[in-house]
Amino acid sequence: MSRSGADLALLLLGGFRGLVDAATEELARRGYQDVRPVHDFAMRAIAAGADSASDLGRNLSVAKQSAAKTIAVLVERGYVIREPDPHDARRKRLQVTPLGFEVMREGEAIFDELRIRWQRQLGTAEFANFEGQLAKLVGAGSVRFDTPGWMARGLDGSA
Amino acid sequence: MSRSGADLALLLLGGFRGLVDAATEELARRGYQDVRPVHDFAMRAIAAGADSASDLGRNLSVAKQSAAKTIAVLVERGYVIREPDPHDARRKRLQVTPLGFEVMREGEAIFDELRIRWQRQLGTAEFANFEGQLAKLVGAGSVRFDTPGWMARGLDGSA
DNA sequence: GACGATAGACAGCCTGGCTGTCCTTGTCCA
DNA sequence: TGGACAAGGACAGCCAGGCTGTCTATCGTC
Repeated sequence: MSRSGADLALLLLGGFRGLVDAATEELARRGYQDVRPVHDFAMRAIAAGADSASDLGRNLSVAKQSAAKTIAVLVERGYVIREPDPHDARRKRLQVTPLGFEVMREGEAIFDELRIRWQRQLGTAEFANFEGQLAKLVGAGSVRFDTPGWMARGLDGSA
Repeated sequence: MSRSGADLALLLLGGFRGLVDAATEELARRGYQDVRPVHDFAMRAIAAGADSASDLGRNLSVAKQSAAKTIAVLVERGYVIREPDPHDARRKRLQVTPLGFEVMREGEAIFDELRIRWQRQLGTAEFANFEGQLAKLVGAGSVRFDTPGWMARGLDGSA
């Protein structure tokens, strides 16, 4: 097989984009037109415990200022609320609102459907194998979220 | 396995980023510090025949104006030259310079090394299988290059 | 009590997308 | 042959998301 390393990278990108593009479209069709994948991922991280801007930044591997921008959008749209932390006056605790959870559930469902579609394409056993290998190769490490950024500028330390 | 569809997407993104980040770093170490993956991909497309801004845009699935910006950078850095097309006065023909090819060769080599590293991790046969499945799932379709953009805004028609 | 670390916010900047508009040049058909 | 329409390229203007640097308030620790 004369496939090159660059092709491999493109396939991975293509796969990601395919999934995410489809999910975004479907989410819009279901009425959540102002939600972008990055918002979904951020809410997920917040719900999982990254309840401050700095935390979120670390979690998503972006600068805290970038995280703060995303948070501002989420707050503005009612997906997240920001309230003072009773134990630390410096912090503003983040919480996903019911509406936010609604979007997350919807997004999760869509992604799962897409995954099942892939599963059917390969067959269950093959797919499980594929997914396991992918996980093995990529590792459970954190994933950065930007891209034009990183693509154009390279990666710098964050936060 | 309780892996979710969103995880799958993140694994793909993680894989892509892992490869590309490593490649960019290595390229910088070898002295090409102003080259970004997007430039490499663009040159590849140009060398493969996308010899005008509009072509390149279609090929990379970005608007021709975006392609034009990238081209401007490549020209400025001496990786690509732009000359009038003798057969069509509207077009400016693009050509990769020797320096550009040098970078491409270097990038290709790095990507290949990374691919071989993955190959070792899974074993040759397993890896071939993995790659084949990935290709099958993603399809040979074109891959868009942007990301923060598309991640934040979704995708619109291009060119 | 003082110093260093951390959270958050402001300002400013960059890159890379996109759109719209305009002009030039080709093409194709009446 | 002329006119309509398509296509290439370039300009201007806008947006999102990242980053850095700087500042203040607050915590924690010595």
